[in-house]
Amino acid sequence: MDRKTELLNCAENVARRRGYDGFSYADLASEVGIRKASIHYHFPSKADLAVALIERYADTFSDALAVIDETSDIASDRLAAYVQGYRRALSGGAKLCLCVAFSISRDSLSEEALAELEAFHSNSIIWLTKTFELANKDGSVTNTGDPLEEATTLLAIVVGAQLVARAANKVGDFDQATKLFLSRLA
Amino acid sequence: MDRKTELLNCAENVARRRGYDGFSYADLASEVGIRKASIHYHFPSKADLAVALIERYADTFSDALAVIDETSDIASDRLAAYVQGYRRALSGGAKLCLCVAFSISRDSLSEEALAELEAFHSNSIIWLTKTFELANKDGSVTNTGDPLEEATTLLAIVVGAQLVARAANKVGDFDQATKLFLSRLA
DNA sequence: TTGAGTATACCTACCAGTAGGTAGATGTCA
DNA sequence: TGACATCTACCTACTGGTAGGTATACTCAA
Repeated sequence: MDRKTELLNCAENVARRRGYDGFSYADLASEVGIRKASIHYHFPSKADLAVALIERYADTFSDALAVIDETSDIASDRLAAYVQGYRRALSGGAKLCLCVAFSISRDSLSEEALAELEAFHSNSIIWLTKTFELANKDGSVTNTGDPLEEATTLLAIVVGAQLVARAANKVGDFDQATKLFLSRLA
Repeated sequence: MDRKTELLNCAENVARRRGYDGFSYADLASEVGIRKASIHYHFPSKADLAVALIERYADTFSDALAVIDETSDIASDRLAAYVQGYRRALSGGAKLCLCVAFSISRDSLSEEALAELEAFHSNSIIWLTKTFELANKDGSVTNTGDPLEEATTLLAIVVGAQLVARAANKVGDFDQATKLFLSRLA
């Protein structure tokens, strides 16, 4: 694995545990095994690193959504996979979605990073709305309302469930908070 | 107002905007108008400040729930007031609930602070469960399921809605994410 | 084929600024 | 007089970032 990727992996891991203000170049340096100054070669400033981090995360996320779409044509399967993805990202209560972790540190982020963050959220909403529209047609989700309202509600549920579970360091809290929604899936 | 309260107010404000790792004693000092060292007189360490902050926040919160209970006997009114409380706490997209903001910084918090945080969440769940039990009786909420499941889901919704709205700095995102739930209230 | 030039990826040593925290003097008021 | 609240002045450790240097490798014209 090349050094840049290694640094991104390490930074993503720690950022999702501690947030943007919760890690330093020194942390990354000691973990990756190079000197602090050398990180500046790959990412001139921490702001650059933040942008690279969000960009890569958004790409990976959108790939994952594409895989979900390929795996099943049924809306309920797709939504279950979506919720499952957030559950996996929680890493047993230790990590958050990168964009959730970065949302708190809004004031420390560059304009560019904030734009990426908003793009990430709106892409999620677009995919979810599309999927709830499908649910209205295929009937695989019980009791569906307006697709956009369902989409924004589900995004809030998974994000909130992750946060509550992170606060208590218990995956069970995520499961509890998503149970009611999952019970609506065929 | 006494200095200690003034410091707590200031710290709460900035902590809810930037998180625990996002503010320093120097920030508080310049805002309150005393020297950094003087803050240590009131709160010997930042960990002490964090605990005091959460304690006061939890007390205020539980008072607010008591007021809601006094104001109406109808479950749907109480739940609407609960959601409205989180909306107000959002301060137009600029702030989060203190406990949400602190959840991200879990790793920087003392054991005592973490315990307070968990107590806060479980108190919320207790109140919400009780209120959804009432809803099952008074029929003021449509289509209610298991009270505990409803409670954890609603907590996730308001927390998640706050976070998404904070990420975009738009209150509208909170409204959008809570709309579907609010439409179930009589 | 060789050597000059250049790019990569790192290093040591440093910078100014800030973090949380401490010691001890000073002012103020019951 | 003494408790309280604040101050000045300082500490060590760490922050993101920079300057300048080095070993290794690739490229390309003489």
